[in-house]
Amino acid sequence: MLPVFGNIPKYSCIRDNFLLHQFRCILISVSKGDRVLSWIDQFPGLSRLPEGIRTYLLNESKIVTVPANTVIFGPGKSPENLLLLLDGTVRVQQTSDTGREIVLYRVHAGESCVLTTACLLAYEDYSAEGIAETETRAVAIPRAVFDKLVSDSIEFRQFVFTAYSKRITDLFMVIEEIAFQKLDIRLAHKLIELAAGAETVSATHQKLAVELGTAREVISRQLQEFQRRGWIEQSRGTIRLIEPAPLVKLAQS
Amino acid sequence: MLPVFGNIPKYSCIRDNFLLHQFRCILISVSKGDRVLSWIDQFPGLSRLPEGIRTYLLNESKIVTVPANTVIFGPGKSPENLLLLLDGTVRVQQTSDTGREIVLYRVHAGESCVLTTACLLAYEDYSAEGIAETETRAVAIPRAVFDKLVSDSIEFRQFVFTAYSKRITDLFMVIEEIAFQKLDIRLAHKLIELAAGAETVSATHQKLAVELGTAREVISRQLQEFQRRGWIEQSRGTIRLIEPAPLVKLAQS
DNA sequence: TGGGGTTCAGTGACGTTGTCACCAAACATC
DNA sequence: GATGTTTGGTGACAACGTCACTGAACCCCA
Repeated sequence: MLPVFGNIPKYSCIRDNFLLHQFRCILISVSKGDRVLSWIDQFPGLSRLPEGIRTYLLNESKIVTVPANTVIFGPGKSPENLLLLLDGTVRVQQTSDTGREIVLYRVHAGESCVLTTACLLAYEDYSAEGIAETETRAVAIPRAVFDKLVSDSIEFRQFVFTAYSKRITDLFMVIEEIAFQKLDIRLAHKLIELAAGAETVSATHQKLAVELGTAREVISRQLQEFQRRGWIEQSRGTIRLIEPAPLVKLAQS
Repeated sequence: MLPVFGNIPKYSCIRDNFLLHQFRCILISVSKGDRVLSWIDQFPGLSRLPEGIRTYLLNESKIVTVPANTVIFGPGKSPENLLLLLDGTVRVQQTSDTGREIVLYRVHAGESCVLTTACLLAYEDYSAEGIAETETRAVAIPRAVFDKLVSDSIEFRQFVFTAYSKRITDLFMVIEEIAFQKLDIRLAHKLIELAAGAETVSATHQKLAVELGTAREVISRQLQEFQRRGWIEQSRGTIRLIEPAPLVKLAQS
């Protein structure tokens, strides 16, 4: 957590039952050469901002923290700020009329919720919603500041459009996967991804179903098949990958 | 077609076997009040550009025409220009490794291929490709001009981000449809859309399958069911909607 | 004008995925 | 330990995807 001096103003918040603490961003006096170190250095795309822009951005943005499971934006809750994540992850997902859900993409630390800027500068409502998966710390850039930065800095424009590019590519991949990939491959892929090198994955079958936009029963059946082959072991809420190799192989095919 | 004076320079082109005719954009001397009429007025989002920006845009952009079935951009063929469509439509679709295809969205006259700007300013390759469905006339805005316009004009920024918003919303809808909607509903919807008020749809079963990201046989079976119910009549390459009402009802459910 | 190639559509069998109704085990709470 | 909730298991069936194959409609050109 960055050091904060003085009183911490509390604002009303994203969802009525959550408190969003907003801190005015404060420069930390750690010099690196002739430059001040700040959160900006956590974003490679922003590191080359000229000094004036850099200062403007630092002065006009705030650092916010939200608790886990906060709905950051969603239908009827269009975001007022562009968020750059410092810690935590945001899950962006969509819910259908019938109640089924699918995860579209995740925003990790060092990335931006840039797709929201589209509706931030335009007026359309998102049908998707963004949820903080863990306690999340982020830089909030107000609409007007974002607009000015896009106007004034070619580096910032590059940053924004590069982020767009990545997200849109992600969406294309999601479409390709749900339309064309077989479920066993997608599930193997997701297990490897969620394990992130570790041996166990903490997730219920229902959660995995939402990740892949399918039904719980389908996940249960497929995991039983993996178990029957001796690749995984299951217990309530967790899956142990005891033979990752064939899973990896399946995920790549 | 806009009047063009002098010689028409021919450039090398988008695909080696197609010629892309590029015309320097020429102001048409039709005054409307104290303002010059031009293609800009076909784009509501651009109509409020200030005079200087307007002139810059007119001078620095070109009007291009491409024949039907031209691949405008695709894997390994990143676009050098932002295209604003004056006539025709561009189909953006994606092909999987296994050869199956799906239509992601269409760009119509009066709209822009704005998602390409993401990779235009960034460096990533699109896995999707854009194909002119009919002979297509468009305004081409070079990368550098696009960047300058985004920098200089808040109206242009609004235009760009609004277009982004629409496209991304489209993508979300595509994801929701493939993941959650039943095929009969999607097919009914697509038939109504392609008919556009007319009685007949000219499309092979294969084309419809690509529209919905499914297999031809599935379309054939479903159309047979519609036919059995007396809603449509089929002949090679065309479908007659003889009872649109129940199709519309199905599409809305 | 009629052969020959190509495109388009129809069919049946089968595997995979989605849906529904229901049950049982594991866990949380008091 | 009784109770309610969450999580996972099961079987039947419907919907969709895949494959191999067939025949009809169309095009072209000698």
